[in-house]
Amino acid sequence: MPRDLVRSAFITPKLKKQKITGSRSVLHLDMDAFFAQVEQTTNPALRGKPIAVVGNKKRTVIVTSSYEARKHGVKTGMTMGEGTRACPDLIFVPGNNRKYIDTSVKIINVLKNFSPVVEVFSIDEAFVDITGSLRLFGGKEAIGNSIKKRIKEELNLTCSIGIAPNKLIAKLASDMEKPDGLVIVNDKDIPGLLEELPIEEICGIGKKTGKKLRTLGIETLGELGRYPASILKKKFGIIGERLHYMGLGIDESPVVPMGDENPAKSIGHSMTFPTDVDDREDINRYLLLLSGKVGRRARRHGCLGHTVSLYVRFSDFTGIGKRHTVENPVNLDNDIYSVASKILDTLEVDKPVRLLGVSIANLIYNGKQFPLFKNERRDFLLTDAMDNVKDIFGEDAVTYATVTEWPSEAGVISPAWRPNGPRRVDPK
DNA sequence: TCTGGGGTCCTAGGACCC
DNA sequence: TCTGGGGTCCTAGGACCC
Repeated sequence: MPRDLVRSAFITPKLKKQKITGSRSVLHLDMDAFFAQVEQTTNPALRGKPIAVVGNKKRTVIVTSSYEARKHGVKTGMTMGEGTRACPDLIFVPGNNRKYIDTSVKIINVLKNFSPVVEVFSIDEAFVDITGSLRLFGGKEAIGNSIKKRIKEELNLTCSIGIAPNKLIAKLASDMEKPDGLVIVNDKDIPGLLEELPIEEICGIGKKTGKKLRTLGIETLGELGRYPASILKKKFGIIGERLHYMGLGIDESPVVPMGDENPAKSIGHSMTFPTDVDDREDINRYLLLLSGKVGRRARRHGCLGHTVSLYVRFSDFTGIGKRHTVENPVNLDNDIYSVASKILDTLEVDKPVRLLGVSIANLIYNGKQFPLFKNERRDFLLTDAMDNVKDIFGEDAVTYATVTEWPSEAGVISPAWRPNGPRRVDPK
């Protein structure tokens, strides 16, 4: 479960109790300014220039920028205006999702040549357990260099690689000599490495936690490791224990190979509208479409959700989320929509709406089950027919009559995208 | 040319049950 | 007939990651 890594798969106390079979070698690969680099590789006119990859919509944000742009202070998350102010020569390039996905798959295939244990962390990051491959390929450095060489030769892209005894340190290491870096950290180097490193450098400590730790007088990971674990536990709960291990550079979480990931726990879709919407009919149309996006993906994964969530963001950027759990789990567009719509009815919408998000959670994986009751079959069969048309002719081939417009879907792919998605559980 | 989108996990309080 | 206590489910919201 790659996303898990964010908080809990790093340093899982439970796993610590499992038998530990000797020292591991974990490799972390991180593509350098991935989307931007792909654009520069495929369009020579962009090479050496400050560029920023953005969505192809009115309301968008910088998803990635080239190193030339970063030098001027361009950062992920900036608006186009902010980007231009930071770097007047900044070139905006609309993202090309197909290209990034294809490239990502090729990168993963390169990695699979070196070990079967490849965990895809995001569209441009992966972990590889190379413990069993060291002898075959001549050691850590040789493997790191071979992977870099192949990605350069086959895709003309550079990446940064970290190799360490665990995922936590491997990820840290890959970030140390970006771009085009290769950093190997051995067990004995870990304490020295962490001693002076600011706490926010480690994956799992963000702005808020970093600030909280600083109020305790903890600035570096070395200090975090020495700080009494009992106090951390008191202040941070379960996370406190993990923080302690982070400070020590301990992480027993395994590299989870593709196909072994846990099934998804929630499926959602949200969108910011080209302009704020205040007409309830319009809102309902978007709600149906979002419900359809969610339902389609849920059906593909063979799951249904007991809980439907709705998130509304208003024009002033305030927002409210509400969830509702139903007795019979849903994955049909209309069923999701009707729950979401009922939730919306309970909300006070007194400002124009900027974004709507629909998601389902509390998933059960049942595969496709034909409804028992006649009145449920119509919707089931209709949805199934629409799915089949979409399978053949594409996602936009068929939609509902009430839906008159749908903003062009040219947003940049989420960097958290993964090629295999949640594991499909076969119906019994 | 004001602020994208997709996730996971954790917490805290309330409802409800035994 | 001055309010025990454990367990589970649900909801809202926060933090973090890419």
